[in-house]
Amino acid sequence: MNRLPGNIPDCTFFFLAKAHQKAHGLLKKRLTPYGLTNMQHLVLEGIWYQEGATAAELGKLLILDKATLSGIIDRLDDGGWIEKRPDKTDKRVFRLYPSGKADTLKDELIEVRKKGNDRLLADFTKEETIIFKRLLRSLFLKD
Amino acid sequence: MNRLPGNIPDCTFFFLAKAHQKAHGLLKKRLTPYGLTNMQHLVLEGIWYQEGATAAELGKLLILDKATLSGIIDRLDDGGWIEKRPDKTDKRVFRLYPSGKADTLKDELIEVRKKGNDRLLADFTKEETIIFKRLLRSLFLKD
DNA sequence: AATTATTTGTTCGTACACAAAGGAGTTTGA
DNA sequence: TCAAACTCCTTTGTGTACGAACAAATAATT
Repeated sequence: MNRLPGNIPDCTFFFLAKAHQKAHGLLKKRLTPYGLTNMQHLVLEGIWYQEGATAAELGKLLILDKATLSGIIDRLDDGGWIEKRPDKTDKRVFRLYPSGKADTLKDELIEVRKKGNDRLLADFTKEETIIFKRLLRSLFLKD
Repeated sequence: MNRLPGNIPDCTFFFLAKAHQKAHGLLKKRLTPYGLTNMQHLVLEGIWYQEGATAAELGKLLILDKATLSGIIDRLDDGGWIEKRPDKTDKRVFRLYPSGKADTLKDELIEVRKKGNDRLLADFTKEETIIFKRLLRSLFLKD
């Protein structure tokens, strides 16, 4: 019988997908109790970071497709995490604000992500962590 | 105005998600002409690697949920890339084989992935590439 | 042999991801 | 000023992901 992942060809697409899968699962476990998905949490942090942002601005900030964002924002709204307020001047646009419920949990939710990060990288040395982040950044920021 | 991704907090979940997003897009562009998705290509390579594998075996090899795999295998079958043959002894199981069409394109399709890999890592030095892969592996193989 | 437990693959429900197309609103430019 | 061009957001369609529940088949226990 084959030792399983050891046999996988040396493919960065695969490694990246699986590392992401693992990280996603780790954070998911910690966010489920709050009734938030990973993406919802990310967008919520984006809104905390830029209160009153439009969907288009968030899309640029978080590198998210607007079609994807549309649904996430809907569900954040349905869950009572955010408020959509129409823009004063531009009728196409609404601006996004965290709800009271969101602000109450803000510090806790951000802490969950930070602790998750630490756990994810727990087996890396400081140097490895720094290199890893640098390489990931340069990958997705390219072009 | 904010410089966009520069403002993102130092979050490995985010970096990993975006690096994966980028890599996925890069490979997707190269596979679309063949009518294959990234996942379909991955599973097809898994089948080449282990002809006659069952869905459960592929799931272990590729670290894929069986529910996810079910749909991918269906579409590979619909597209004429693979054959599902019933197992001789176990009536629950079918075994997966590449089709003639798949074998005809095998070398070319594997080459597409390899070239994609090279392109993805084109800006990394040899040392960076090695470290990067090692860190990704140790991340998803943990536990 | 009969009961129980496990395994295999499917289906369902929810949530991304993104291409493509569409509707409404705003800006531009002749 | 008025139509073309552009922007913002939504909708639709396809394809992952994965937990949960299931039916069918097989294995393990008693």
